[in-house]
Amino acid sequence: MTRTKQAGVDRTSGVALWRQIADDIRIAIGAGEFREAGKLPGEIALAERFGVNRHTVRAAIAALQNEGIVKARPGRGTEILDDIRLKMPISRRTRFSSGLGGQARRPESVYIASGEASASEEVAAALRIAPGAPCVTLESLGLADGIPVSLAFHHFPTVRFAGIDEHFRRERSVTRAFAAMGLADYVRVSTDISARHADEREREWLRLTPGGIVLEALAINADLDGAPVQYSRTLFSAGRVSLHVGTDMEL
Amino acid sequence: MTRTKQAGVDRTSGVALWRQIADDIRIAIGAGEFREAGKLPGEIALAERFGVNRHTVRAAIAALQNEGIVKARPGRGTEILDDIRLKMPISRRTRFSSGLGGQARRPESVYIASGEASASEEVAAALRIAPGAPCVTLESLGLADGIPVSLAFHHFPTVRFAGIDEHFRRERSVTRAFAAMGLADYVRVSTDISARHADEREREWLRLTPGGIVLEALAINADLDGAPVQYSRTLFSAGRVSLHVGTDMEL
DNA sequence: TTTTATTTGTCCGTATGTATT
DNA sequence: CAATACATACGGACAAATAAA
Repeated sequence: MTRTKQAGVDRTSGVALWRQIADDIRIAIGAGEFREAGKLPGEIALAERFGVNRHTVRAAIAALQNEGIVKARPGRGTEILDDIRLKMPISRRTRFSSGLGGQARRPESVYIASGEASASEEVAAALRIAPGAPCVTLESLGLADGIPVSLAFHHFPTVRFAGIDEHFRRERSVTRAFAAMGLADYVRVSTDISARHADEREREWLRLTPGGIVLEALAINADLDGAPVQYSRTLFSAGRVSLHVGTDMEL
Repeated sequence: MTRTKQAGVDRTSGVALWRQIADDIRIAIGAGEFREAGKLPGEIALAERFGVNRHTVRAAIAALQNEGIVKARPGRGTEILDDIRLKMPISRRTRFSSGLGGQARRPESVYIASGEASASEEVAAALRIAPGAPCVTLESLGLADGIPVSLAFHHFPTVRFAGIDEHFRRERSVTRAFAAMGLADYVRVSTDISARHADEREREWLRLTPGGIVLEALAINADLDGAPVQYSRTLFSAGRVSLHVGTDMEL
């Protein structure tokens, strides 16, 4: 029998067949293809669909099981577990904790590290300070129900917010750290969104598998006079978060 | 010599080493790591950095060359080509062509297919019509300078926009198709953004390699009375596009 | 111009992992 | 649990192109 090309599997792409198939099935689940049945087709049916051997499909399903997306049991098939993708609002009043609050989950910010640095060109332009001017850096991990969903790198101008990292450590919230320093309110000025593969460090913190995807959001927050107070680079775990941009931008 | 773990390459992940290294280098380029030199370190230096053989690094560089990110030449090293990531604005007045217009590129929309369908739950909720009600579907490809950057699936309520696909074929623009049907203006109501691996069909149209990433934007447009006129699912090639959300939402 | 060092490109062979039959 | 085919990864050797001495 001659081999015919099937369902988009590619043997010379540097990605193992079982991983390509795992990715495909993950997408199909996300598209709701098996929602009615609540479970995947049998291994033999999947093997035919992708034009591969049943062993290869088993490797793919094992990977999905490892990610917590499906659960296979002998005699019962491969059950699709509930999707738990969070919707993170992006608006003038974007805040991490309140953004996830409505979704009946326990949001939490955890301190990772902080320090002092000279502003790079990028940071300086965003904060409207001179390149090389001092800024406070703060790294934090966002969790929902104990599951990591975001990894954030914040920058604040030192001249105005020296010691804000200590406030964050106590308050576990950027909003409350600002409040403790006398800034009662602030607004989101702009957000730049892109997507890419996570690097190793990001995969570790966000508990992603190799090939895992992050949504990268570059955000500028300003006080009510329009002066930039914060520049952040936040990496969201793409499998667990979507970003929602509403254009009715009031409160 | 015993092998030590290096720079985050994982030999049991189903992703070939050369592809992991290509992803790493792509990220490093994006982070500006080699901006000063304008080129990558030599193959031997990279091989040491990742703890692999020189040939493996060569395979990674070949992949990046194929993507148009770098160009290697004997005796000269591996030059990093200019970044060409487009910035797609998301605002109340989001339109494909004008959004890319400011970036000195030739934007173009190409008709792929169209038809008539019954509204799914998702489409019906977005367009505020009854589930199962008829809607016009339209699929189009967005290009910038001939390079595919987006693949879009549009839905319009048939009751109001029957035949809009024919207008799109002539006008090659949703905005102009709306205008031709008497709708002079419309605004973006909401946009939901997520990221995932592209499936095979998407990879073909957007000319992506396996493992390629798309930004998926679910968008609702409405007329000035607030009645939904269009629901779109647009897949942006994540390597070529970032989405920019400004919160100064007027014009 | 010639020489030399550096860097990429190509070839060989071998071992291991992946996928099928 | 084989036998087979192919992709991946390694190691070494040498050729070709380039830049600098």
